[in-house]
Parts: sequence; C-alpha cells; structure tokens
Amino acid sequence: MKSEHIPKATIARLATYIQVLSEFKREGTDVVSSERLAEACAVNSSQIRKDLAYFGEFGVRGVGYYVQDLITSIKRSLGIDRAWNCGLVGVGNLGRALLRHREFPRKGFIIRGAFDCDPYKIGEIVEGMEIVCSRQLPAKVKELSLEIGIITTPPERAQRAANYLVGAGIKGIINFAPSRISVPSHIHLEYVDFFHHFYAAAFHIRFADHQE
Amino acid sequence: MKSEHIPKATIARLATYIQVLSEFKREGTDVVSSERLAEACAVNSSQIRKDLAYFGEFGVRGVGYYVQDLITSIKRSLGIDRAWNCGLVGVGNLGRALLRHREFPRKGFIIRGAFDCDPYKIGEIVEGMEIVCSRQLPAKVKELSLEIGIITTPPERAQRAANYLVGAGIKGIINFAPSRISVPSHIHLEYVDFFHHFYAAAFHIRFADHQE
DNA sequence: ACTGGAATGTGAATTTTTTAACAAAAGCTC
DNA sequence: GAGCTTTTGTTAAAAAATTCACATTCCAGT
Ligand SMILES: NC(=O)c1ccc[n+]([C@@H]2O[C@H](COP(=O)([O-])OP(=O)(O)OC[C@H]3O[C@@H](n4cnc5c(N)ncnc54)[C@H](O)[C@@H]3O)[C@@H](O)[C@H]2O)c1
Ligand SMILES: NC(=O)c1ccc[n+]([C@@H]2O[C@H](COP(=O)([O-])OP(=O)(O)OC[C@H]3O[C@@H](n4cnc5c(N)ncnc54)[C@H](O)[C@@H]3O)[C@@H](O)[C@H]2O)c1
Repeated sequence: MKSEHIPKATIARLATYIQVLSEFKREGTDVVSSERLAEACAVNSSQIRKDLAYFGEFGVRGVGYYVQDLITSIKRSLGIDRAWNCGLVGVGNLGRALLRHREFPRKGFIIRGAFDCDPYKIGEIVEGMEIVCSRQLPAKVKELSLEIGIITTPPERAQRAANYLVGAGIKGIINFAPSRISVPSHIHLEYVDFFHHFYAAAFHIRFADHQE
Repeated sequence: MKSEHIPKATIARLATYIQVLSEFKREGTDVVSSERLAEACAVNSSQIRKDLAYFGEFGVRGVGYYVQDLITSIKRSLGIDRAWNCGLVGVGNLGRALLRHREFPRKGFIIRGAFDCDPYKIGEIVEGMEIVCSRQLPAKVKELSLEIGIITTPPERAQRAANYLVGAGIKGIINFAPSRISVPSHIHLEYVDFFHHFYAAAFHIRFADHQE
C-alpha cells in the first residue's frame, strides 16, 4: 500500500509490536501470525495488518511473519534502523535516570550531550558523560551532530531550553516538562506526560467502568 | 450531557487543559474562552467544549470559563479531587526519580510505599521513605490503603510485581517497564512508554511530513 | 427592561480510525 | 501439480472521534 499520512496511534502501536516481537524472538519463536501477535498486544488482528500495510508488505500468505524480519522491517519503516544522537537539557532527577538508562543506546538513541545551567552540576560526570553549560549548546549540537533534544528542566525553563535547542539547529524535541512550548513548525515536538496515565487510572478506578 | 463512554484521548486532553489552566491562573487570568484555551493547547475549540460536555456544563455563555472553577470541575470529573495512595515497586534509577518528584504529592498521588527485592536496597531511606522488601507488599498495601501500584522493575520482573500487587488488593497499575503484563479485568492497567515518543520523533524527522 | 455582542452547549456533518470480510497467494499433502 | 489449508493484503462497512454551525443563553450598557 505505502500511504501518505500515518496515524499517530499507528506509530505508538508499532512500538508495542517491536516490544512484543522482541519477546517472541527471545523465546525462540521464528514465525507469528497477525492473530497471535494481536493477542499478545491486545489489539485486533486486522489492525496489525493495516498498520503494517502503511509501510509495505512484510508477511507471507498462509504462513505469517518472520519475527526477525518483521522487527527489521518495522525499524526501517520508523527510521530507527540507525542511531540518533540526542542532547539532554536539565540534569536533575529525571535527566539522570534517562542518562543512566541502558535501553536508550540499545534502542539507537544515544545521549551524547548533557546540559545544565547550575554551576554546581557543570563538570560533574554522569554515566561517563560530563555535564556541560547550557551556553555551549550551539557549539556542541554542531560538534556532536545532535538531532534530537530532550528537555528535562523545570517547566518554567522548558521554553528557554527549547529556544536554545532550536537556535542550535536541532530537528526534534521531546519535552518531559509539564508545560506547553512553541517551536517553529519544521521542528518535531513530542510531549511526554506521565500524569495523564495517573489521571486515567484514578478516573477508571473511581468511576469504575468495568466494561472494557 | 454527562455521557457513558469517555474516549481515552479525552482524558489525556483534560490533563493538558489542567496544565494550561494552571498556567493561566498563575498569570492572573480569571476567565478564558474555549477559543483561547484551545489555542494554548493546540486543539480545536469545539473539541474542548465537547470534552467538557462529557462531564457537565462548566461554562457561562457569552463569558467563557472561570479558570479556577474549571480546574476544580475537571479535577472532580477525573476523580482527582482527593489524594490517592500509591505503592512503587522497583527502586532503581527511574523509581528514585519518581519518589523524589515533588509534583506527585502536589497532584494528589502520594507514594506511601517503596518496595524492592534487592537486599542491599531494603532499609535504605529515599526521600524520607524506607525501602521495604517486596514480600511485605500484601501487608503494607492493607496497612497503608494503597490503591495504585507503580511498576518500575526491569521488564522481566514486571509480571511478578503485578501479581504481587494484584494479590495484595491493589486497584490499578501503572507499568513503566517495557513489557506487556496480564492482570484480572477488574484491575485498571496503564502502560507508560517513553520510547514511542522517540520513535515518533525519529520517524517524523526522517520522513519529514512537514504538513501537520 | 431591552438590545447587541459574545461564547457556550449540542445536534448534524465530516473525517478518521477500527473492524469485518474475503479474494489472492503461499505452502503442504498426496 | 491439483486440491486443501492457512493467513496475508485490501476493499468495504461500521464505529468512533473530530469539526462545523448555530440556536441558546448570558452579560453589559443604555
Ligand atoms: N522526576 C520525575 O519523576 C518527573 C516525572 C515527570 C515529569 N518530570 C518533569 O521533568 C522535569 C525535570 O524533573 P526533575 O525531577 O528532574 O527536576 P530537577 O529539579 O531535579 O531537575 C531540573 C534540572 O534542570 C536544570 N535546569 C534548570 N533550568 C535550566 C536551563 N535553563 N538550562 C539547563 N538546565 C536547567 C536544573 O539545574 C536541574 O538540574 C520537570 O519539569 C518535571 O516536572 C519529572
Ligand atoms: N531509567 C529510565 O530512564 C527508564 C526509562 C523508561 C523506562 N524505564 C523502565 O523502567 C524500569 C526501571 O528502570 P531503571 O532504570 O530504574 O532500572 P534499575 O535496574 O535501575 O531498577 C530496577 C529496580 O527494580 C528492582 N527489582 C527487580 N526485580 C524486582 C522485584 N521482583 N520486586 C521488586 N523490585 C525489583 C531492582 O532491585 C532495581 O532496584 C525498567 O523496566 C526500564 O526499562 C526506565
């Protein structure tokens, strides 16, 4: 099929598929049907086939999908068949957790620069990386070819951090701070908000719709 | 209106509305129109009115919404007009960041229990809280009236952690580990997955659809 | 009290997403 | 290599979510 517009929900599901497929692979399963994958991901099987159809034809009729091949194909489809250099702004509690997280490099997102404005933190080494002054952002973005900026500053500083990143020539921003920020339209912006999951949990527990 | 089924997306947006409304409040704005709120949240204004209509009528025609009142109304609608006791399982990098995060208690999610299975961690004090052995989970869930479980163990341990939590009588689970888990249908389960945001960023940067 | 202006709440129209259904294709058996 | 079984890719149908459009309601000013 190979289509133009891809739903946001599809991207989120593809991430799940990769996760579950990786588990299948670890268990030694070589081939899965959309039916079986769907069950493990708690979605409908045509949903899976449709999601994949946006990007190409990856299965074999009458057989299913070869697990390793499908992982590779999805990764290529998403553009994560290569490494992405990331810069993290705001080395506090959350920033440190991200810096220390082994899964980032393993998944191809390599945090190459860590920036903070606090003079007590500058120069400190976290997970083998020296914390650098935010003012050096423009220089470092170029030097290290950083493409994705991660914002983990307090919310009131997020806009400033974004401005620095945009000015330095970053291509996408992932904002963990709970504040809306504005960036030029050619910069891709993602908000990460844990709290809505907590809200959703509270809501469903409180007003229990035990129907799903 | 007051409707039955509420879209997941609506819940996520309500979280955004609260965020933006809180900013308005801080700036001293008393009244907003759906138009102005929509602009700040980057959504359509009827979207906002429709989202709110699921829960009741909170505005004044010809005027707009009183900021503080609306915050209160949304919070009541979501069931976050009271505190929720949470228990966190797996006090590693991410678990610590969450424990130290001041925003949780401020938003009404109070982490009252921290559990780990590592004997070197048990007994340690983090943010004024003693890390307790996972085996004590059932006892503590009752003692502290924990309702929401937060899983921040490694992925291969997430199912076990969930089993403990469910057995102990928890009502909802928020899983930060990248693995699918199964729980009885009366337990509300939320997955938090940062990576799909990174995937989305990579995808959009790589195959730039500058049309959004 | 009456009028004009403004912005909500909501039914209808539109768009998007999900699910169902099935023809086409691949492998397996005999 | 024909027929049977299986499961994909895709088209059509259904469902859900979003946006439009406007009658309704409220406030302010006169
Ligand atoms: N900690 C969590 O678990 C958690 C969870 C969800 C969201 N968040 C959000 O993530 C952000 C960070 O949280 P945290 O707990 O790590 O906070 P933190 O206060 O521990 O860390 C913030 C860091 O940002 C640095 N900083 C401030 N302004 C800066 C600037 N202009 N340039 C560069 N660095 C700057 C500070 O020096 C500090 O090191 C916050 O917005 C928070 O709301 C945190
Ligand atoms: N660190 C991050 O930034 C980050 C980001 C996204 C997702 N995650 C996910 O969150 C989880 C935790 O990440 P982390 O970096 O904190 O890992 P970590 O290894 O630092 O921490 C895991 C903790 O869980 C404890 N644990 C293991 N099994 C347990 C059990 N059965 N009961 C109780 N405790 C147990 C371990 O002792 C350890 O303290 C992982 O699944 C990770 O993939 C982490």
